Amino acid sequence: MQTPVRGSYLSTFEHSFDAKGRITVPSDWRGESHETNLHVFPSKDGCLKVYPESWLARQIEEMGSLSLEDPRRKQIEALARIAQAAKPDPKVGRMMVRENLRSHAGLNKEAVLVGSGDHFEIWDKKKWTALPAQDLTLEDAAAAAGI
Amino acid sequence: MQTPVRGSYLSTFEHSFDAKGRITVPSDWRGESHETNLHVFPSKDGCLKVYPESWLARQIEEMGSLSLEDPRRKQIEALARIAQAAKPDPKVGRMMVRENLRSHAGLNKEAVLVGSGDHFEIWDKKKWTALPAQDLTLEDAAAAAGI
DNA sequence: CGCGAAGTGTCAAAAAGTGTCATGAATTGG
DNA sequence: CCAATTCATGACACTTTTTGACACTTCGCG
Repeated sequence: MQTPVRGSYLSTFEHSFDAKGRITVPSDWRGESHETNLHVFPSKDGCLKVYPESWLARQIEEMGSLSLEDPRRKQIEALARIAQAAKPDPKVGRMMVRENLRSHAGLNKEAVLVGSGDHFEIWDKKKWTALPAQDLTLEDAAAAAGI
Repeated sequence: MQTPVRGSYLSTFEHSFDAKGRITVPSDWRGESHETNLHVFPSKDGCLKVYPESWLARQIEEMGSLSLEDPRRKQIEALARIAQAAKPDPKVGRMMVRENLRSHAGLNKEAVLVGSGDHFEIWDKKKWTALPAQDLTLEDAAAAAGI
């Protein structure tokens, strides 16, 4: 049997960071169907990428069987050191993002949360609106998706 | 913040050694989900590597099945020779690192604790920041591993 | 024994992080 | 169109964490 797809991350939201560096995870991405424990990574694109915990956990479990010199182990170690664990608080669903990650992504108060299927992305609003893909029409997007 | 993946060491922290050579283990790496007994090893990379006690125990167990001349056995014997046991004190979570190990890694007051999945590393801050690949991203880390 | 070195335990203050309430905006359902 | 509900967010109280300071213990040595 196959593991069912846990909740997926769809649509796009604009939320804001509070004074302590927390941001509300959209309620669509919380609750029964979604994992509560998340990992935040800096992305090459200048945003943050947020994956459910199970994604990295799988990799780390594998480490036990890898030798100390295995290049694959080195890769997983690299993932571990840049990952930040985060869990939205149960009452209002805010998650905390550390300063070093926020500054990597140039995040100020206004942010955009972008659903990307198995993960979501956090963009600074300015950066996001400056992206060329921003003015994709629904038709263009549909064409790109081949539907 | 709390610790999602059972017993794994994630993210990177800057902490400092006190006058007696103790350093605070990040609270994320203490508590229920993590082992309290640790082993410190000098690494040839010029840092210290800290593993939970069970890791070395597993290695030693492995020795049982190795012949006396097996080079792998020699490696484990070497590990046992250089290991220092350490246990963060329960009140504030500081662990003591012996002078010979601190000087091996060129450790002064300012240190960086680097989560590496099944273990963590302790680097002198100067050395750490001088290393290349400071702004490693998810894509860099994941690429070579084919994730 | 008394001394010093080395290691350990504890306190308290500041900083950092977390929980919760209340408001107002937005959405849903008659 | 109004009432009921849900959601995001500012504000603020509360807790936890890190760290310097210092007292205390242990051990070896003359």
